[in-house]
Formats: sequence, structure tokens, C-alpha cells
Amino acid sequence: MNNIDVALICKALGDPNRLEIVKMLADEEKCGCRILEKFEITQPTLSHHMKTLVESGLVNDRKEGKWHYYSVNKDTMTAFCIFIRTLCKESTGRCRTEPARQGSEGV
Amino acid sequence: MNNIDVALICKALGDPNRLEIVKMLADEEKCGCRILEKFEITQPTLSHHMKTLVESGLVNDRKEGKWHYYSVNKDTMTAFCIFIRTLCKESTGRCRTEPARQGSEGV
DNA sequence: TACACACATAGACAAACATCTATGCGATGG
DNA sequence: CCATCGCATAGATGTTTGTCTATGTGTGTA
Repeated sequence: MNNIDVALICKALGDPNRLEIVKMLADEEKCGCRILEKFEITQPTLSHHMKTLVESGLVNDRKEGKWHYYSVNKDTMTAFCIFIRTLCKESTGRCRTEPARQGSEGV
Repeated sequence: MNNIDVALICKALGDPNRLEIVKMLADEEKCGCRILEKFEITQPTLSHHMKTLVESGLVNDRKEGKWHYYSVNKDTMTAFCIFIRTLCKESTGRCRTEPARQGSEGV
């Protein structure tokens, strides 16, 4: 998972409404109209947000009749989770405790 | 950690340059001028990005003489990591395999 | 004391974004 | 076959964002 992918995912999660949507989908798959009920935004705005989420790879889109069912893409979310963990060294091993002063003065 | 905090962190990580900065800082504490060397941006732009990162809580800022030393805030990063893991149910327990069809038709 | 260096602040600007209204389009059902 | 429903697309608009140039501020040093 490269920087572009991660930045795209982060950008997708960077909007409070989209974050809330992903939290809802983490519980269970939901169709668009049900998601819409929970927010004070118009349908086109939700459609725009869902497109952003799907394009980031975080959310799956399954069509069935008139409805679109959305769910969290577990593979992407797991890969993202693993990536974030690498930024948080405590969990992968021992993090250096000293501030690392090997000539960090200005150039 | 509430939605606003998480969205702020995600927004901070949503820029490729800032993401790269955080990755650099995950290795070790660095001063601003050293970070600047790695990017093709001006010093004020870096200053702006560092402010965003510090305000999100992801990055610590320690001043020493003329220099500012930046490092990843492990507490924030850990809390963020834990939050992301809740969006990725596989790691917390068994995720439901069926699409959950209890009346998910339109309103 | 005067300069150089690290960083911040102010202001400008184009691009991206979140949101809306209006409308189109496919599927369902009477 | 036409109305309704769920969702997408088009276009507009105000706001936010990433970046720049110009300049200010504080600290170390010759």
C-alpha cells in the first residue's frame, strides 16, 4: 500500500460525514437510502460522498434491484490498519527512547 | 477519541507530503530544516504543514535553540490506530459473514 | 552589534471540495 | 404504460486548502 493510496483513504476519512458513514458500515452493510436517513444532507451530496468512499477502496458497492448496498472493504481497511500501525512503532517492537541526536543540527 | 479528532487526524494525513513527513518522523525525531531537505516545497509551506500536523495532535514540537524538533506523538497515534481497528472488525472478533438482510429495503 | 540561520506570519491565488438545485435514468409496481 | 423510488449526473457556489512571495521574529555567532 503506497502513499497515494493511504493519502486517498485518509482524505476520504477526513470528512466527518464520511467518517460517520464508514462507522455505520462497520456495523453492517447498508443501502444508500438508509444511510441518508441518518444525515442532514441531500441525496446528491450523499451520492458524492459514497463515490469518494468507493473510489478510495474503503467501501464496497453492491447493486440489487433499485438499491445499492454499501459495506466496508475489509481487505482495504485491514491493509490501512496495518499501515497506520507502522507509524506507531510501540506495537511492532521497541521504539527508541532517546531523541536520536546524531548530528541533527541545521544544515 | 471522538469523530472530530479522528477526522482532523485523517485530514492531516490526507496530504501526500504530510503523510511522508509523518513516516519520516516515525523513524526518529527530526528538525524542520532536515525535513525540508526531503521535499520540493518552500519553507513557509513546510511550516504550514507542520502546524497542521501539530494541531491535529499527531506530531510533537520541541524547541531547542534555533531549531524545532518534531516527533510523532505516540499517544495520539496509538489512540488513532485503535480507532481504525474498530472499523476493521476482523481484528476485534468474528465479523458477520452474511450481508444482514433484516429489512434493509427502502423506506 | 550586525549578520546569518531557523522558523512564523501575512497576504495572494488557483485548485479542490462540500454542498445545493435541477434533472436524468434504470428498476418496480399498480 | 405510467408513476414512483433509489441513485447518478450536471452545473453553480461559497469555503477550504496547498502553495507561493515577501517579510517579521528570535537565536546563535563573528
